[in-house]
Amino acid sequence: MTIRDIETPPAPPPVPLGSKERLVGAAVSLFQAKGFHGVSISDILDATALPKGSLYHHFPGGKEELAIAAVAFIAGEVDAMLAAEFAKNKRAGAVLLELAQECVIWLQRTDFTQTPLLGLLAASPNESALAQAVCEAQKRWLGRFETALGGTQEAHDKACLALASLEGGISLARMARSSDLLIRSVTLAALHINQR
Amino acid sequence: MTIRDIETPPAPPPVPLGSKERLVGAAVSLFQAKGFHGVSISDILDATALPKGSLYHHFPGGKEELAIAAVAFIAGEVDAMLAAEFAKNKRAGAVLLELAQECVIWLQRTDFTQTPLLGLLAASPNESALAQAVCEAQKRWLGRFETALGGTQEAHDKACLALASLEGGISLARMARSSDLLIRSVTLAALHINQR
DNA sequence: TTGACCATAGACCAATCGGTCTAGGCTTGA
DNA sequence: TCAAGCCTAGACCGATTGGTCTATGGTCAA
Repeated sequence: MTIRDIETPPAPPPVPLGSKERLVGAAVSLFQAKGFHGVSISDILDATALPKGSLYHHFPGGKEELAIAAVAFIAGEVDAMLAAEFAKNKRAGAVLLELAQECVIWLQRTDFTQTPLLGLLAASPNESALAQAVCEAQKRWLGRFETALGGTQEAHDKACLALASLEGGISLARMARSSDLLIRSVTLAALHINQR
Repeated sequence: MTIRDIETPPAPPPVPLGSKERLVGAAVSLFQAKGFHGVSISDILDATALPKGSLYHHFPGGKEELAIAAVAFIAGEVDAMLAAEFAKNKRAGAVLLELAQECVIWLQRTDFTQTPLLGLLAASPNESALAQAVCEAQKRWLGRFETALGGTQEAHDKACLALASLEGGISLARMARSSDLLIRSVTLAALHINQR
């Protein structure tokens, strides 16, 4: 059970999307690259080549509502992947490695500018609806691992370690511009999680 | 070897400081609470009750230079603590738990508004001097664990797991407003690091 | 007492922020 | 052909941003 520092596979071809989807897509990329406060409305408009009116038509709540939509998108994608992997009766450690592998690909493809998962959106206004959305997403992911591991107290602990080593590893890897740190920490964590 | 969800001890009494130290102190608190982009110059001036002229006198480089000073301060504090703990011939796992305990106290004392270590400053402009400062601080901490664990490849891996579980655990704990997630993940990681 | 120097003080600046608002298509079903 | 919706388009707004600049204090050596 290993994780390789593979060459980056090519990005999938883009598909034509409606304005709303394009806004969410750009928001996901930008927020994952610079965090909530690091991205301005005009950054998003520049990226999508859409006028301001469109943004506030689809997201009357403005920047925060768009950010929440971005969080929901990410949360859903990851959750779906976890559900699919666990449905194959894979062990939790293997699923963790699979997810980490995906993150490594993402980091490399974006030259370490984009942070997978929700790490950078953790720097959002405290007590805000956005922070709550991030929190709930992480709880869902945590729950996936926890139930897959048996739902016991020990399972809860292991699930915490899984997600923490992943989020922390991503942060370290991004800073150092090397997937190595992420791979190392997650591999060790997976080893420990799998053993009975 | 456990870590308790203790009651928050009272904060130490403040000492009179010069303007420069007060600026760095406020910068540390604010950046740890809201990240680089989430804090404005006037936030810092409000917190210190100093005029703008003072800030740009002590830090001609402006916001980024001040942020770098804040990072250096945090990095030094943590590094000193690590050095002191390892000097007592403690095992790496125990030191990790000690550091985590300190973080838990910090989180509780600030009602989960402030993020210990450098997690939130990871959301800084890519390729900037600030990002590099954060990166080097984390490398120093990583190095402490690595050498304490013997300097082997295995030591490197374990050091990665230690720091990742800590940073990741802090992020999860802050979002969930509960030290539990941090304690769980770090305890498991420490267990795994200590075993031969 | 004087002048040099460090630090404070805050007015001032262009640029940008998030957000509002009105005007104009474009596509519907009637 | 018309009216009603949805969506685009971007001018416009006050507030705030990071940063510059000059004026003024306060201290100390000469």
